[in-house]
Amino acid sequence: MIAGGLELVRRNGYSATSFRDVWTLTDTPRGSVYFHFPGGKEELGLEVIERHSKAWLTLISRAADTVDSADSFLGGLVDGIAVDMRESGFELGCAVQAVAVEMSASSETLRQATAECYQQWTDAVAQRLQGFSVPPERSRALASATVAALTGALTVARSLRSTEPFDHVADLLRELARTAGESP
Amino acid sequence: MIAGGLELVRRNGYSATSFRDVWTLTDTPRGSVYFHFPGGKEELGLEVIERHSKAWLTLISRAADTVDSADSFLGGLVDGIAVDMRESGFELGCAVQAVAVEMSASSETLRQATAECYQQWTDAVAQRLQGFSVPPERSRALASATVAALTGALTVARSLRSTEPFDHVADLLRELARTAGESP
DNA sequence: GTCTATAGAAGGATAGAC
DNA sequence: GTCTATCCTTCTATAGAC
Repeated sequence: MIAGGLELVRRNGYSATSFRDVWTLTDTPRGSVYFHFPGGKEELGLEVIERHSKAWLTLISRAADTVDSADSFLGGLVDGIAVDMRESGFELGCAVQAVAVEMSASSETLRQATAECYQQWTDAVAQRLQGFSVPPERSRALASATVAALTGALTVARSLRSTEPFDHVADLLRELARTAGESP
Repeated sequence: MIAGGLELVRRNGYSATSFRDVWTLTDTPRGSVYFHFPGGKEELGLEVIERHSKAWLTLISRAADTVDSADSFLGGLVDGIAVDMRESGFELGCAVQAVAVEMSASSETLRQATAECYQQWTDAVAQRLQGFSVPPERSRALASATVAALTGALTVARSLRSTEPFDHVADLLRELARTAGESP
């Protein structure tokens, strides 16, 4: 049911995703919805976010494990997400982003949950960057920009139905990861 | 009414914004809603997107007009949007993004409308970059990444209630705009 | 152009039996 | 844990008078 909710939120956003849709998609007994999710829709949203967050943390780890330089790491991370996007036919977005965009102003609980995701992703990327000998300050800046560019490219690519934004972001991040950070 | 719709979409997203909310906020006579918007909510969405798009095109023009180098242009553009975000108390997002995230999979009309916005913004930034003597290829890549990073930073900053993502993005874009684009 | 009224569907959530 | 039934609210959209 969380998996079904995740897919629906990624596809249609949080507000447009109803319990009815979820139990229809997943063939879940409808009578037990509020047994499993006493907190209602918000609780489902929290679970969905957490699952998506973990998936991305895995993606980050794998991207770092398979390469041996900072630029390959960032480039590969972006490329990997671009591949997922293309494979889904540009149908699926990011659940954390959907909740952040729709609920940041109306639910403090959900807003904080998305903030924690972004924080965790940024920390994970920064830590890996440091593992590739990128200085701490530089790692922090690069990681923050990477997360922002990644989630932004996701939206634009889906709207454009093209991976072009990912490609440019990947190229430029690679370039940035190859420099120490001093101004020319 | 379009202005009211714009604010609500920026605040709560597209799905969660109802005609009722709009006419309540704007004190619009409710009886004439479908007279002014025969296409229903989708038509309101189109108008909202178009208005937001024009506002950003103006922002891009102003950012370019007030400086004399590519790096100041990109840095100033990002900083300007960060200031808006802070001034709104991190309450208002981007309407085009909201519609893109929520409606790309379910309304081809709205998806295309958002795509046109992103295309126009990218073209505008690229053109200004070329005006600052950045090579065409480089301009295109930088513009695409700028739009993606900008919209992504908007989401993350709002969720985090901090302009830090904007600051990092601005710094790194400035850095990229100062180089011709060859690998070190 | 604006009003009231209302249809018709869908959403969130609860109660109580089993 | 799961069922059915149900309440209340909200939403989009239309009809028809003024």
